[in-house]
This record gives sequence, structure tokens and C-alpha cells, in this order.
Amino acid sequence: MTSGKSHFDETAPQARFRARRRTRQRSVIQRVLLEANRPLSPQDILLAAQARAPGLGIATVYRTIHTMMTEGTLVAVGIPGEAARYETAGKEHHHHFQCRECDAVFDIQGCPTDDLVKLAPKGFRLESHQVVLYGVCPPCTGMPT
Amino acid sequence: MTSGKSHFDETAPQARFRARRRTRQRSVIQRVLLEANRPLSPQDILLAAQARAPGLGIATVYRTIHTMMTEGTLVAVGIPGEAARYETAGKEHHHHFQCRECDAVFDIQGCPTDDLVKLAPKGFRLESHQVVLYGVCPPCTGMPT
DNA sequence: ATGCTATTAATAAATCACTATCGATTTAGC
DNA sequence: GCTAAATCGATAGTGATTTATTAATAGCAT
Repeated sequence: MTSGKSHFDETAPQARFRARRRTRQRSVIQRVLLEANRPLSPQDILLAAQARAPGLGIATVYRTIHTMMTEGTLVAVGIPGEAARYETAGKEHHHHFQCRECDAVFDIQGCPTDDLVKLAPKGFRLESHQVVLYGVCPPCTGMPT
Repeated sequence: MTSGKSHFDETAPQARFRARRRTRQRSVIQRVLLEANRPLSPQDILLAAQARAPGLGIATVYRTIHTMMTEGTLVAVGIPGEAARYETAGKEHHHHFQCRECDAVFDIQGCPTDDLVKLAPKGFRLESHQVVLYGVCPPCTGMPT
């Protein structure tokens, strides 16, 4: 950076840091992700965001996802054979459940970390792990909400 | 045909046999999968098979994968964010390890099934699960073979 | 308000994994 | 060997997801 004693008024009127604008679209997408409480696919995000910002396009969703991941406020959740879902960063270690019926992904709490760590065979350096449970979510079992 | 009656029509009770030919390509692909001892991607299969059957094409790999899955001798292994790998069917319940360096997937033995089952929240019907460990495999840690 | 420019919607285009097509080749039964 | 058809390799095509392009819009500092 052009550090030193420079403030940013006097010396470089033009070369200020790139402001991140707070647009309606971006706010809506971020709010959708924050309120979802579960990982959303780009399509999920698009649908939910369009309800609050008509006309919002899929490219904006991907752009915002990219921006948020770059700044570290969003993390990708990979599900085998599916498009990635995204959830807000900063949650504590957890895993996921995918419904076979509606394909939605849910957060689940808890993790037998110690038992999983033991599974790594000798010679393999274990760095992380992921658990995905599959089944049917409450709404899809026909349960009342 | 030459004679009036085919040699396998009305008189032959077990008429049609699935004329599954034993071609060089198919044999090679099956052998590659059997000897791999770990799940292979279509590209993995292609590379390994081409060493033994020059000119073998990717379409043949996919064709053979499809054939073997249909007859139940091959199963797909889904890895988050990656193309499916395939391994021979009939192994007992197990999970997988993926190397961050070379992306190879390995089988790992053992599974704390009971502990994983407990993770399913109330109201969720659990049907199956999958565990993927991530890290670095022995060759990629720089270990001698 | 004004001007600069980040951001947007729309859409084209690039990826990617996989499949269909087709003429040429190879296999299996005789 | 011979013949019919299963199979092959090459490649164009498909569908789904993601990224780049572009002209217009709209935050935000002044």
C-alpha cells in the first residue's frame, strides 16, 4: 500500500481506497443469508432476494457471494453431487443434514470429533473433516410445523 | 440367417443372452478399477486404462461405468465440490479421505455410526450418512514410498 | 445537487461433466 | 474364415452452473 504519513485528503484526492457501496441488492442478499440460518444455494438466495428486491439477477447473487467470500463473511458448504451452498461465516464447528425429498440442507449441532480423528490411517495427515447426514426433514415427513 | 430356424428361437428355452462382449477396453477398465483399491474419477480411469489400451476414449470409460453400475458391480462415491468417483461394489460400510494436494480419494475403515446417528435432531428421519476426511496423503507429505 | 465510478441487469460466453451420434472396428457364434 | 451386430474412438452436443461483457443505474464524497 502507499503507506507512510499520508492521510488520504491532501495527497491523493483520487486514489482513495475502494469504497464498498451498500446497495439495496447487496443488503438484501446479505440479509437473506443471515436470516436463513442454514446454507443456501445460489438459486435459493436468488428466490428469497427477489422477493425483497424485484428484478435482482443471478449474476448479482454470484457476484455478492464472491465478494462476501473474499472478505471472509461467507463460507461455502459443499454437498456431494450438488451445487455448493453458502452460509455466514463464524459459526462454530458443525455439520449438515440434507433432505432427500426437498434437497434442503440444515445445520446440525455436535460432532464426535475425537472419534472421527481416529479414523485417519497412519501416514495420513488429517486437517479437517465433514459429515453429511441424509434423510427426511420434518416438513417433508408430513409433520405439522 | 441361412437356415429357416434360428438356433436360438422357439426351440431354445433360454433364448436371449445379453450379448455382452468381452472387449479389450472393457477388461482393462474393469481391471483398473479392481486393482485401484480406492475410488477413481473418470479421468483417473481414463489415464490408467490408456496405459494398457492406447487410444481408449473417455466415452468408453463413461459407457463402462454406466454398464457396471447397472449390473451392480460399481458404486458412485460423491465428494463435495468434485466429480463423482467410482469404486467396486461389495465393500463393507466405510468412508473416505481426500488429499488436498493431489485430490486423490482413499478408503478408510471404521465408522462411529452410533455417534453419528445421535447427531440427527428430533424430527429428522436419518437414513444414511457420509464422512469425508481431508488432509494430506502419505505420498504428498513427502514421505518415502 | 454534481460528478465519479462501483454496482447493476441482461445476456453472452465460458466451463464442466457427461451423453448421443456415427462411421469404423472388433467380437462371438457358426 | 465369415458375418452380423456389439462396441469402439472422435467429437459434437447437452444441460447446468458460473463468469465476463456492456451499457445503464445509483451510492457516496464533495
